[in-house]
Amino acid sequence: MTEEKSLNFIEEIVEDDLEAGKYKNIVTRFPPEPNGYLHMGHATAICLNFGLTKKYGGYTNLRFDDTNPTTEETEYVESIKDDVRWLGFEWKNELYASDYFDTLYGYAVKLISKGLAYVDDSSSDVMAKEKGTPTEPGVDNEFRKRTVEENLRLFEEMKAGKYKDGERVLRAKIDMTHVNMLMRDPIMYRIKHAHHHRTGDKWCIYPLYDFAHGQSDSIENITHSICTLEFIPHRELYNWYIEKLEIFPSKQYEFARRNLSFTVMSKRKLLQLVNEKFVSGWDDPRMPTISAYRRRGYTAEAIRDFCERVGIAKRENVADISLLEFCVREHLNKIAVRRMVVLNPLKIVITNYKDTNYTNKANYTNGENTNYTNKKNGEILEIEDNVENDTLQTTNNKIQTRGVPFSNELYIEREDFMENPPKKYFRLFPGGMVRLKGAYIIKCDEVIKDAAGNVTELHCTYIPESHSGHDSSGIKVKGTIHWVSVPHAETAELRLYDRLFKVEDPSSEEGDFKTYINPDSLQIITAYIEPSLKDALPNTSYQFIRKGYFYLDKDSKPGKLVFNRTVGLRDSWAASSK
RNA sequence: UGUCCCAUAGUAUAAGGGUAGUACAACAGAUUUUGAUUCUGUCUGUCGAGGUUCGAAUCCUCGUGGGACAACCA
Repeated sequence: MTEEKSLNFIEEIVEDDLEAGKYKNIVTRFPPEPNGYLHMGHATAICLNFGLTKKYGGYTNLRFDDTNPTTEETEYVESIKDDVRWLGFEWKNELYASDYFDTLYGYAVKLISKGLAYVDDSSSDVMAKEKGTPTEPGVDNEFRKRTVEENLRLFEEMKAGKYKDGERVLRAKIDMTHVNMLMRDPIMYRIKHAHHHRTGDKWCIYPLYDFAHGQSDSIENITHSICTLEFIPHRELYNWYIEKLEIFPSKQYEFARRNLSFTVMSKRKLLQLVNEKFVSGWDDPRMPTISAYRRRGYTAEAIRDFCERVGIAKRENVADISLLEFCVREHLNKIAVRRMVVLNPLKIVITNYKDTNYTNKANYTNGENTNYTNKKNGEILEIEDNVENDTLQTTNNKIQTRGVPFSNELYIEREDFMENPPKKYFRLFPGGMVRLKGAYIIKCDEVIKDAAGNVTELHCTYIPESHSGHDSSGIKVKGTIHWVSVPHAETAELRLYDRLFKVEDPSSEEGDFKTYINPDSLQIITAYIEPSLKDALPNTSYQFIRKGYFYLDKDSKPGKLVFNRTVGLRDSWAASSK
């Protein structure tokens, strides 16, 4: 049982630190900025940060990086909390960078006092010029020479609201010629007379990311501060502040952000899709956000499994969306309730089916004894549910069944009939036989067409001895198709989703990423559902047999059911016949 | 013409000087009252050139390719 699961590079760092006795327990944090909804990229970071402390002991804080009052909103805070909880993780402390504004202010005063920070009156244009470029060094300006006393007074006045937005900033005094541009006297505080979602109007100066993030990590004794690759150049500054402030030395480690094929994964771009109405909102089921996946019927297990399987590294990447789909199918196959639904109906009449009495009085709804079907023609068939799912089986270890009404008029899937079938087609065709799932074998005798030559109806005969479960007919058929009894059918709206973009990596294509949006990413149809689905439950995954996994949408109302297709089934026939 | 990061099958990720492995995808077959599931098999890979070494995906050098860095964003 010594299954050596290989570690990712961050786990290796953690194990080394633990082994060296550097820490007793590790502390991580998940630090979203509340300016958008969480997406699959965040899910990776969440699984990493929370997964690490779960595995190695310690805890993870949820910390909102709310240092920019003009873009951040409480709505986002709530959605982020929902998403993290739904993914199955618990944070130790709910914290905000804004909780530390007083401490941060004190830190700034300390740096000023040490001669390591100064107030600069330059305009942003001038500052940008003085900063140089990646290949040319920057130059000092006159304000850099200000005395500690003057800096202290000016910074105090900035805080007191004496100056307008943009009039002055506080900068660290490091080195204007440093090769790392972030070390060329980075701005620590800017003036923004803006209302903050938590501190209200208490402050008119706000720290920037670099003068908030590392310090917040340090205040919380974060041992491993994990972020994405683009923060690599920030690490030097991160360490500089910690060193000069003489505070707890949190360490920053960087991994490559997770991208997904056929979608975009930046909050800026996702916000555009929302604002410009390409989607109905952040949780439109076509979005790669966690709330969208939840609404669509993905499970937290599947998403965690996906994050686990792709792993993490420092190489830029685009993970294959089909792996995510594999993960969700794998989970749903085990838990989803099986039902029959016809998406695109073709009516068939079973000409020799005369039974007008019930041979079986079992009810077919979810436990309620209803006489709903008793007024109609047919019989009730017991059809087994999900054979994969232990919890759906009864105590006698028998597979749970449900009653499904059968009659002489049925809907089958239009694509399950072909007048001129190709070679290995084993569904219905003129003179051909097929099994109706859980019912009888039927034979197609006659094809009825309208004036235009379209097939409108099929006349079939059934084999009475072929009753599912006790078939004595001796007939073997290759195909089994699903069906719904016409007089008993109910209807529901089905929302079928396809990938949001036509290309694998929209961000790397020429021009505006929005030109690659797939115009057919949403298809809405009305389907015929077996009657038990009238009582479909929310938060429950259904497999519409042979058609895919479906999940009740939040737009669903009693009498007006709306299902999202979570993901289709693998379809090797469709794949091979193309 | 700077500094930093990265480079393993189509994709993602292992192998930490000693047989290049796993998953997804693709393909082929078996089973199947879901053309699903399950099972079996096949295919494809170390960016290049040098060097160190008995031995290099791994260490070194130089290339090549990709990415990051000049927001009072995070």
